[in-house]
Amino acid sequence: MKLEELKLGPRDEKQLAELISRFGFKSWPKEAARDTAPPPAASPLPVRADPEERRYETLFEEADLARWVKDLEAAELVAFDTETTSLDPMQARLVGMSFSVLAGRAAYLPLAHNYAGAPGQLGVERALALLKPWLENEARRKLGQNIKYDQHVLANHGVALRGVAHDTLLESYVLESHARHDMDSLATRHLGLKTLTYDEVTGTGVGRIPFEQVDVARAAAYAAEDADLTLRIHHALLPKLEAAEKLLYVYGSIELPAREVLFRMERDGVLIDAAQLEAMSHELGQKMLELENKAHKEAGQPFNLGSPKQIAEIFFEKKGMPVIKKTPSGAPSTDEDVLERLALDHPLAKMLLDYREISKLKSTYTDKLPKMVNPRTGRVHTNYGQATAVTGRLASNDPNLQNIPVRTPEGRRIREAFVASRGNAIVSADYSQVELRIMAHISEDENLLRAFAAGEDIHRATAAEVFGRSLRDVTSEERRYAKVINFGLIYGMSAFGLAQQLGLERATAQAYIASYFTRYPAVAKYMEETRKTARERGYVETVFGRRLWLPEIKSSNPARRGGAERAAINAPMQGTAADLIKLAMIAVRGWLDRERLSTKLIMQVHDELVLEAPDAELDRVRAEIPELMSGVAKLKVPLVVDVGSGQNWEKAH
DNA sequence: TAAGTCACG
DNA sequence: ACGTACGTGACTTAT
Repeated sequence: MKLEELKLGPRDEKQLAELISRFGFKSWPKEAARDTAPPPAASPLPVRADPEERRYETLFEEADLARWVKDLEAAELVAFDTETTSLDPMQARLVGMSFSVLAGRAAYLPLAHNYAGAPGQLGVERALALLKPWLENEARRKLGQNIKYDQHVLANHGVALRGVAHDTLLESYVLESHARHDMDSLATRHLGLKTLTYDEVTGTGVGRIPFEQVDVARAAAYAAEDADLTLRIHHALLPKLEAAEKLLYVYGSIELPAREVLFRMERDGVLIDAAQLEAMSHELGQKMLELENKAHKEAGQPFNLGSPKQIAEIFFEKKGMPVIKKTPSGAPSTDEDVLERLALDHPLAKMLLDYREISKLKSTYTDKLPKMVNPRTGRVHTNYGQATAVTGRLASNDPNLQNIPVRTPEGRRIREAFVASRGNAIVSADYSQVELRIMAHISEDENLLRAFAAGEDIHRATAAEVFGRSLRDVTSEERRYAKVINFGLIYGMSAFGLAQQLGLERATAQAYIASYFTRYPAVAKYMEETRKTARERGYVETVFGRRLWLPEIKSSNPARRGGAERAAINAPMQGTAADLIKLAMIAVRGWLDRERLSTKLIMQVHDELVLEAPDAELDRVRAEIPELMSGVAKLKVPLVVDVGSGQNWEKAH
């Protein structure tokens, strides 16, 4: 599959038909499904009449595997799963593999089970030698449940998995992003079957054993079932996607190709200057000790500065500071907002604020990141969760590279440790004000569209409208207020929330909101329409048709219902932005491949792409990436992209 | 394991 | 009268 062929609009039927034939989709509905549509017809692919009838084999001999390889080569689509030594995709080694070509029929290939009395097995090397031609053949279509993981495992053994046609994780995510997507949940929801779970096979907690110590017969029952059920779940889910044109687009033209891009980003990793971070850790540790001593002295007693409970005792009981707000459980809050207010009168609160900032940086970043460097590659490899965020965004974990500090000077020193390798530069390209632009596009508010078309500073423009000034008369404080209002709009704010954020009377905040909606009436209409749509259909959509379900939109609990309404307002904007940057990643990766460039995509931070470019490619990359990112969709507003480069991530901003 | 807090967009 | 800005992941403390 060539990535560049997947840049199509959701309603380009001819190209969509082409796409469908490439993915081998079986049918194409005349109309997109409505939410009231009946459940889709049964899968056209073969499913055994009796779902309980299963024929699972365990492959011990080379002849057994050779017979299966023949079937794999001949099959239209093969469900495939790996069993491994670790959940860390970059560390995991193969213990076994399973395959299914037909619902109810599957094989487990034990390779490296290692316990007293374990049966003889083929071994990883011999098995991969036999399987490699199939695994690496783009034309042999494979299916998995979170197959990005299996692709890493195979890559750890020098095998380049090709021909990934489907992933049940992504199918489920596109259909119901809010639901669980683990195998057990999918089997229960879509097949009405109870599965053997990983925990049941390996145990939990201290009793957990590594998969290589799991009895082969038991492992076979588990692993073969996984492959079997993956295929059956696919047969259940793909028709549902095919019945809704836009969902099929999101799945086939956004999520599946993005999956491959994410694999490469994770694999390539990012270079950090571990020594620099370690030196910083030492420095921060010294500062923490100093602040701790100062705070203990000020408090008149030692206490654990990391314990909100102990802080509350000192602050609110011993010192009699006012309780400004409470946590959800009713305890007095000591969060940043509270400490900032208390700091006006109490030096101890300021000390704690300083301590919190430093300890956060140390414990989460400067201590941890150096330990996350992969010894083989010398780089840090995050894992991007592609089915985690309900809105369509990615999530980054182990380590999270999407929350690296940037807002404070001390924090930005951590960004300086994200560096380019010798002869390369870091390039950062981010969408400017993308969610507000999407709000303008969806609401079609003339005033907002005009401001973006004119290239105005959007917060300044908002301030001019809300406060009745000319653009040049807007004060910096008015602009700051307008910026808060703009963020609030994206989050579905209330007058109460705005007042709290700006430290105003609620009535004043309400007046600002009223003024905003007078000047941008189509935005007000959009907000109301979105609430209505959410109530009527139970979901909202992004510009590309990604669906976000809101199970609590009709809740009788006003707090829950209100939360669902705010999520409904936010989701089209956050989700469309997520769609756009995924399309951009696909476009960028396609361009780099076509042009045979060595530049790597190394990070995605929601509205920003970070690349590592050889010096010889830097000029081309700096020129082309913004064009590619801007060009992924033609909205009613320009998509502006800012680009920068430098020796480290901080300098590239 | 839950709660509280805080890093990011 | 009530609760009150969207979406994440990770760390520490306390149970």
